[in-house]
Amino acid sequence: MSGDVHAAVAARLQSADGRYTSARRRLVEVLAAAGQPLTVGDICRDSGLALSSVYRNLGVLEEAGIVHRLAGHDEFARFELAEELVGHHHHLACSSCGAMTDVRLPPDVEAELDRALSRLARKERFAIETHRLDVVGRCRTCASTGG
Amino acid sequence: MSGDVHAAVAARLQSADGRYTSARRRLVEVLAAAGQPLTVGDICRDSGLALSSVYRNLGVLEEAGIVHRLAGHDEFARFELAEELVGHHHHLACSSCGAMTDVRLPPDVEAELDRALSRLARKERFAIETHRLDVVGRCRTCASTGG
DNA sequence: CAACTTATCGAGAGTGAGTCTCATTCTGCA
DNA sequence: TGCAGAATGAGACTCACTCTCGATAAGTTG
Repeated sequence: MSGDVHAAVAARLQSADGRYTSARRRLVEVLAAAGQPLTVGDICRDSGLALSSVYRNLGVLEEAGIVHRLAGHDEFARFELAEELVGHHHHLACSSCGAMTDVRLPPDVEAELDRALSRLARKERFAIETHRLDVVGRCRTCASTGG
Repeated sequence: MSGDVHAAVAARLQSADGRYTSARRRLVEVLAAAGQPLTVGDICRDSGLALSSVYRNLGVLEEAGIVHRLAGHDEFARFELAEELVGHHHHLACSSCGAMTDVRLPPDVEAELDRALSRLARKERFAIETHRLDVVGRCRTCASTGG
């Protein structure tokens, strides 16, 4: 993976008064290698870290704006690198197995959506931070196996 | 509230082999009156039903496609009437207090979004069922109080 | 209406994802 | 090398949510 991400993470952690320890580096590597949101179970397995360390460090990284927690379609929370690091994107969320895949909208559609949401928010006096767009359905695997 | 919703719910429940009992009717009334997704705590308080009954009947109603469970920004699941009953809409989700408010996109924006998502999904061989769009930010109250 | 059948109700026990504790280990510094 | 403060991880704990099961209500049949 690119060293840029590690540098950016180190900088963010430093300004958040945290160390870029080997455990945290491992988490970032696992998340970056996956390229899609992972459950804590996935992260534990891939990183070899203790459950409590995974949760604690994901919390630290989330606090520092490095990872992002998202509620999927199943009972498990999923984690991914923040959009500041990997760019704005959305997800295909399988309603059968819960898997999530990153996707990006064409820039013109994204721009029009942004404009429409800004108008809505202004009317409701709502201070937009970001938006989440999930496409819910059945992933390639589940659709073909009927799982 | 409109009797149409009750009739539609009764029909759906019947074809799902369930009764439209007073407890279930109360749940539908509470959800319809709220006009926004509610937590189980809210629903318990407003309906006066036992916790276990609320969960069980929300499960029955969800199975029958009458209510929809959604994972919010906080630790609580939230429930609302299905879009078939109240129409397609999205949410303003407060990242501070977790509250959610219903909003609707202009039809032309919604249509363009649909087209873009269909194209994406076709490319990924993903079978779209619906999409979820949440606008994340701070609600009027939290923005003004700094809560 | 009584007896029977089947579904629903709800108090309380149980489950498990996620959090917290704390003794140990690591890191940075002088 | 010694010290101070932070990080680690095994395990206890929390609590939203689910399950169990005896009690109760709603149909149904004669």
